[in-house]
Amino acid sequence: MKAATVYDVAAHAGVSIATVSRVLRRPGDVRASTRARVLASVQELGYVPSASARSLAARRTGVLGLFFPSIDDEENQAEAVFEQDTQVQLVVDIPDTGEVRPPNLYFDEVLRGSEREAWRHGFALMVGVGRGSNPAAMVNDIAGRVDGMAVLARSVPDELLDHVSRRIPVVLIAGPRRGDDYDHVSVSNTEGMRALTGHLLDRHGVRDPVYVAGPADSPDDAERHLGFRQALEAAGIDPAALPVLRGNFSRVQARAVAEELLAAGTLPRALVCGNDQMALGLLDVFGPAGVRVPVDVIVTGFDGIDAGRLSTPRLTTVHQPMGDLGRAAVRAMLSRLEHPDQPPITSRLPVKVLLRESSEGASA
Amino acid sequence: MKAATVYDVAAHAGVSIATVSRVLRRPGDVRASTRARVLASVQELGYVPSASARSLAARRTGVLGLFFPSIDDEENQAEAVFEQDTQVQLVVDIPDTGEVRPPNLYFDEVLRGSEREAWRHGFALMVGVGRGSNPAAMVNDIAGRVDGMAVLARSVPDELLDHVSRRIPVVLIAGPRRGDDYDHVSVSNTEGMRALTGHLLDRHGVRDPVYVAGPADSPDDAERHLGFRQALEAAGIDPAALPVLRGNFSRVQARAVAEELLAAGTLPRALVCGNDQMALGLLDVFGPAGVRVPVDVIVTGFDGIDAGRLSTPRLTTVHQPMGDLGRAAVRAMLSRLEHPDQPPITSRLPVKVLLRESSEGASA
DNA sequence: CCAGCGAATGTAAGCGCATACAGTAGAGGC
DNA sequence: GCCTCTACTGTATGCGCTTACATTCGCTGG
Repeated sequence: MKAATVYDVAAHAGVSIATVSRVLRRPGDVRASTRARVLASVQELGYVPSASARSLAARRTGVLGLFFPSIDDEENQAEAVFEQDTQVQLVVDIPDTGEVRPPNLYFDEVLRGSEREAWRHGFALMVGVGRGSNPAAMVNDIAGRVDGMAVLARSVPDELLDHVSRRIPVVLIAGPRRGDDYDHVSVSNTEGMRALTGHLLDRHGVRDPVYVAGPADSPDDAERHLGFRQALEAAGIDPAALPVLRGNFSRVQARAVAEELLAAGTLPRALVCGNDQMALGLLDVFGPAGVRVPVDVIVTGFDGIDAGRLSTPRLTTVHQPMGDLGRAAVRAMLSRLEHPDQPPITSRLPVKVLLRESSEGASA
Repeated sequence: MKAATVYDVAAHAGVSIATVSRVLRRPGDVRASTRARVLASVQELGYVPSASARSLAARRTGVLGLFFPSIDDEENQAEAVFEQDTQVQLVVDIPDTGEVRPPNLYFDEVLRGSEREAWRHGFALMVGVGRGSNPAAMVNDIAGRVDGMAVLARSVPDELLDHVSRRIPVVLIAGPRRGDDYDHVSVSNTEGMRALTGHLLDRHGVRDPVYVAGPADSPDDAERHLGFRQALEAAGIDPAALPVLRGNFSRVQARAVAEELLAAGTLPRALVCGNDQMALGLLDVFGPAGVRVPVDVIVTGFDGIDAGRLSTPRLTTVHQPMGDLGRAAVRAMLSRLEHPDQPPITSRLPVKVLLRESSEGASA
């Protein structure tokens, strides 16, 4: 049972292959009666057009690509076993450390936004998540299949990016600038953090906020840290006079930071974290230790992940419109496809500061 | 600047196109020196092979498809606006109802599992999420692009499924049986619920558990309900003697159910819900109403979603291996591609009963 | 020194479709 | 009754690559 082709349908309907093609692409160009005959044949033969052939002939694939880095530990679960002899297992499930499932929900939302926007414009979406081995093969593979490609952060080395960008337009999502030939989409990291910090200074009278930073090589963290410092300067406070804590964006690492703070015995009025994970890590330690948030110390995050909505107290944070990021990336690709020669565009999406109980309630 | 082709590379390297192709597909067949020359040309010209042409010639695309139904309200956010004039917005975020973002994290996990397994086997993955309008076009489109396709639940009408399955193998994920020609992957709904219910009967001495059912047309719920009844019968209890509550799988609907129960003034010893959402809905009402869980009433769910791990009390539930579902689906497709004529296979993945505080702690 | 052979490379024929261009059949105008 | 114009439909080419087959090259054994 080989798959039916245009030739089969044409023969079955008694027309030429051109007519079959027209019925599918530009139905208006075909007389209604023959159109019906062709469609009947399509139905009867179970014909589904080959996208490969179509793409080749039409010189466009109708697919957009999305490439993510992988941050979780997928490698080690690679060989999970399916062949258990038992269908059900009873487990007394003790509360876990919170680190079990790293919420790269971040990606999920970007993905959903992209997927949606792509189909809305008649494009399919192909996803690749970079694995340890060599992203090169995967990126090349994807690049060969799509009309445009969006790449998250710095998941792809520069020269590889250069290489594929000679074939298709490439859009960078939420990463640092890389050359001036690419389109970028990102969020207002600096402005968001500046607004949040400003709120703490102005409304809560905080004078000694301490920044809990992410990895030194994170451009996102750098931008946020910048916003933090700008707010301080605007309030006449010297940022250099305040300590900075290294948190690495991870929850466990943040717990260690919290322990140290407690050991030192001196808490600042506010701890401003570069992301939500670290803020949650602090809460993990403060709660059991009897440190009251926000009475004894204010804690804030950045990202707006779900867990921050479910924590106790709920986390004040800066919400990034992840879904919109994906959608903006798709729009950027489409725009570039339509106007190949327009100058590179960088779009910054607005963020939203969410004031919740980890900062509010301490003041009047 | 047109994209380079094999011809360009061949000319540049002074070889025939066949040699270029070989260098990329079967490097061992080419002398090392010429291989190096060709690769240099590839690099210099920024050559990325066209997957369309390759797929057409090779008669396989190297892509697997995944089709989801859409359960969330994406339609109305379709026209979200990007052009705000403000980059930051300050919002006092009040605790929400919990219904804001329907956790179709279910899909995300299936997707991640599939994506991972696909690339592991050298296949790319293409995703489609069924939108209101017509899934037909999307499914057909995907079917034309892939070597095999997995479809979630009943997201695709039977005749469309028949149509595309004449071109490529189709695997059904977690849905009801549909004809006997498809491969299926699903989880042990019945066994899981039977085990959980049995635990309540045996360990907690429950004699009158009430089942909170999902939609009447949900095959998943039907299987779970069956497991519930089987456990009762095994314990010598007549299921027909006990009431069943309709919950529709939704959290808000479950809250209404809880209100009614409270109004009636009589609570059973245990409420066994067809999914986690409904169990959480019950908790939403019981907590504020002063009903102690699990002391006054035991509540259990099914699915193992994250929110059940973060609720108070934490939810006893049956955890489905979502990621494994996706991976199993991919394996099924690959297996089918390799052995087109093997009889249809149905694989059931094992589940895990997670005993947490919404059921434990009441007994000894 | 030459036949013979394997390795390396070239030649050429599609893969299934879109589409420019050519052709055909009516319908209307004269 | 003939010509013109429009509306369809058919013919033929090529998209960029894989691959069976033919060819050439460089050696080896006789």
